[in-house]
Amino acid sequence: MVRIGEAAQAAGMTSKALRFYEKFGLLPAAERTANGYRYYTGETINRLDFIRRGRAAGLALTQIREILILRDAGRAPCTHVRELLAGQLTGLDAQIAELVALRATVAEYHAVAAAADPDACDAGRICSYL
Amino acid sequence: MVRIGEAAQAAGMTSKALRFYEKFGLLPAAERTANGYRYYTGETINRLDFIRRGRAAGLALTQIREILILRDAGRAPCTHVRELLAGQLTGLDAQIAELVALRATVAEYHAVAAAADPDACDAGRICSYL
DNA sequence: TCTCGCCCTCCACTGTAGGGGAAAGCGTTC
DNA sequence: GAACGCTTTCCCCTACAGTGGAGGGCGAGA
Repeated sequence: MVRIGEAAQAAGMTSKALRFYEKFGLLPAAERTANGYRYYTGETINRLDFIRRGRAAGLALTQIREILILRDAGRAPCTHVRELLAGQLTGLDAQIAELVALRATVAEYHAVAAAADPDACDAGRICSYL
Repeated sequence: MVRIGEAAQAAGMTSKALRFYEKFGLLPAAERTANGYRYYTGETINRLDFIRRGRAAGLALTQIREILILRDAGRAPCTHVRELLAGQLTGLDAQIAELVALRATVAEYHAVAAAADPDACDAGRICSYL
């Protein structure tokens, strides 16, 4: 029975984020007190913790939503989560490989630039290092 | 003296991108034929090639613009480029480290999920793997 | 003359995960 | 009764590098 600010703080989020999650479909429409304020129970707090862990694992909100929808439908999301994690690994590996390759390219340019004589700059080109 | 489409194709870009670069300040306002069509000379084509190389090195358009502004002002951008490349390397290393750490986290979750008995799913939690 | 392919400008939109701030209401306290 | 702090809804804005499409014009070939 906590208000939005307390719930947010407990989960290390902002009130804005909680309202956004509700609209996005990660949280059910919150219960309201007589004055219209949202209030949350332990169940929602658990949900917020789950969302935070999912985010920490690099899952997108849409993917977290898929998991929650499965669980809300009474079906164990285990298999789906396993697939998501596997896809996450593949994607991360691809991203890392891309960045490592880019880093090699940039490192090469930088090595050339660092070794070059600053006065030997070819005025006919925009920059000889690139 | 080529039209925008040909210039774009020569540089492996789209006409849309060239207009965008012009508005963004990477290209000077293009010369126009009597009917209002843009036309480009070898100088601009070189500039486009430079932009493409900069992009391939992971530089942002604002950074490429800085280099071009220096060169257009008659000053050799070498030192600035060297600094940009150094910053680029630092940023890439940070990004890679972050992704590698995330990958380790996800790999651990995935290993647990892959080893778990699908029927041993705790219905009281949203997902035991996360 | 009709159509086809380019070209022009201008506006909106893409994806991600919210953030900023306005205008207004509620409850507590001084 | 006035000030505070928290809440509500609503709408716009952010970065990035363009892309998509509407509506209209230019020039060449059949």
